[in-house]
Amino acid sequence: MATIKDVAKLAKVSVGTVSKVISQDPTVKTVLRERVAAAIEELKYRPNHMARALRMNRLDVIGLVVPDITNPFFAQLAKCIEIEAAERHHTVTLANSHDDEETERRQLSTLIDRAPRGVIIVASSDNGKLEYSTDVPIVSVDRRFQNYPLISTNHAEGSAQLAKHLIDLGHKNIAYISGPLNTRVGRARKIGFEEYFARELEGVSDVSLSFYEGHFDYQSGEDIARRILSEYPDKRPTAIAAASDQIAIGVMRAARDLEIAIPDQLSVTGFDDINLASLVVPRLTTLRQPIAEIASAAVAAIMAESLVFEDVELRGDIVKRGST
Amino acid sequence: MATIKDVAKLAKVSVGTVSKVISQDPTVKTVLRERVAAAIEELKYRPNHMARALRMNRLDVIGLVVPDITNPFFAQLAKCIEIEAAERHHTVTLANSHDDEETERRQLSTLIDRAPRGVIIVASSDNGKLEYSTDVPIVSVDRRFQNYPLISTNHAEGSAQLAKHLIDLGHKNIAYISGPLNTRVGRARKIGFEEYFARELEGVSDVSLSFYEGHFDYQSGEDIARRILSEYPDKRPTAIAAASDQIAIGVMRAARDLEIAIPDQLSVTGFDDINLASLVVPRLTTLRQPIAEIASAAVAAIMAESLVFEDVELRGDIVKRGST
DNA sequence: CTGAAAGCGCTTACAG
DNA sequence: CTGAAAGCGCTTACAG
Repeated sequence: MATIKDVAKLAKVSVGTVSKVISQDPTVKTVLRERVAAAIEELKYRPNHMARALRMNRLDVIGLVVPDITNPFFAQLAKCIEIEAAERHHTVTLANSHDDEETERRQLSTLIDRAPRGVIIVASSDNGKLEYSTDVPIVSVDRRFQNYPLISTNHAEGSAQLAKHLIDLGHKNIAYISGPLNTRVGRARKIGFEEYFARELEGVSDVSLSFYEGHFDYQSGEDIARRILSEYPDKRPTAIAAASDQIAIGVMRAARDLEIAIPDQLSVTGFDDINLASLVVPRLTTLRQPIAEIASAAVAAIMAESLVFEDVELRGDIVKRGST
Repeated sequence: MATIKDVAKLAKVSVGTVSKVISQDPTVKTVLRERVAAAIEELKYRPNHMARALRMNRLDVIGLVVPDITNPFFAQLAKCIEIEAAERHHTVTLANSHDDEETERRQLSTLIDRAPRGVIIVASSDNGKLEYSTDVPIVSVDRRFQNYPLISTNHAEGSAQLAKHLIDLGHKNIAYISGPLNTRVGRARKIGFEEYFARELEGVSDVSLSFYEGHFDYQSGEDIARRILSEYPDKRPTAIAAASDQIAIGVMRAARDLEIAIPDQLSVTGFDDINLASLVVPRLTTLRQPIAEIASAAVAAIMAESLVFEDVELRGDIVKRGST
């Protein structure tokens, strides 16, 4: 493998000059620049990233830690981040925290030890902690890590869009299955839904609302829906809003088992717009999280040299499909 | 950040000695070892990976390139590889080729430039090429890249298991929807299926078999199944074996639209056992690819210093569920 | 068994 | 505008 020295020798310049033409330093005269470029070409020279990283104390890598890459939402996020990173000639290192605080802490340390340009993290819980201070920029996405800046969808506003949709459809008896209420996301989505009614209907209305707490997975959607739908057959809700697509898909399974037709007898909404949402029958009405924008904002935040960013909330859009 | 020099000074030894205790060199006397350990602890010293990488010309990173991390099979694979890598104190760098040869080539070069310990690649097509030679170990997984060693499921044998299952169930009229036959995987799965019949039934039987070529996605499963199921209503197949779960799920959608009951009027099988396979109604009978084993073998192959591995084929297991 | 020193391949003040 | 040189933080022959 050719080194910068070989290039310098061939181009009859110093290594400093070669380094400068590589980093596009404009003070290099055109003659030299061209000689160097030719030498690089001839030797098929490729800079050594480790040497540069050692010198600059910064690798062109973005660390990404997610609870579980197998979750379609995070996979989509990882893909978008990788694309953004590649545009800036950065590479992404992936770590899964498996929703475990201890693992998350370890993964984060491991990544930071590698002196990445920055790390993007989707927290696995609300009380993760980094064990030591660092100057590598950290931004949280979707779920806040510690007190690092957060880039996320405006969950409350998204829920409100869904609530409005259900009201516009004329539903009077609506159940909401939330995510875990000890998570910020779980709370934000629920509150947005709840407050829409408080605000728009000012309490004086014939709409009845009931709330159930679950986890963000298929199983709890199925279990809770089965309970809701079979308990009071006479005054069963005509719409169930779920705090995630996975919950919503669980709800749809329960409805199918109980032979309740969607959307005729029951409307269902989700949240996220994972791929599966449009593969299920009927296709799921949901709130699309602006993943590409989130990824883009996260990478930009890390690349900006400023270490102080504000939180950013991005607006999601409702996608109306067959389930409502 | 403390460096090895600080540790050496505090422990009153040379940096060489510190380096040796870190790398567990047994020639260091216990007294010194303990003094060094104490100093490391006190200073909260963490080795600089870049410096080490520069010196050793090898970073403790495994590169992974997949066509699309959003594909549940690859996400699962990435997760398993990450776990295996972490056990060996390695980190994984993810790249998506987006099923594009040019992007794949670029991603691979980028990864290799970073001097990883090795790279694991799921080829996006059968004719990818690496533009220059390298001494970083490369192993292909699932779909072979160039002529690098391949670790994969024994597709043909897996297909045979599925074929046997269908025969055991008494099906006499079976359709097989293959993946693209210009891919090795597509061919291997189809041939395994086909040959099971040739071998077991020796041609003398009343089983009729028909083949259709598709892509490994939902859409082609749905389209082809619709054609198969509506063309000859009188002698329509009683079983459709699909070359992937995604195809199979497309088939199930088509069947539902045509009001053909699964499994009563039609049995369906897939291949892969992605998460979705057990979330669909009815749950899909399929062949589970041994992903964890594949990941483990791939990482082991890279870590083994030997640059010559053989291909390895791992056996998958049939998972019988409600769709048959 | 331990230490002094060279060197991995870069970048960046500094001098000219 | 260009070059010579120091130094980033390690590892590893080599001498003792």
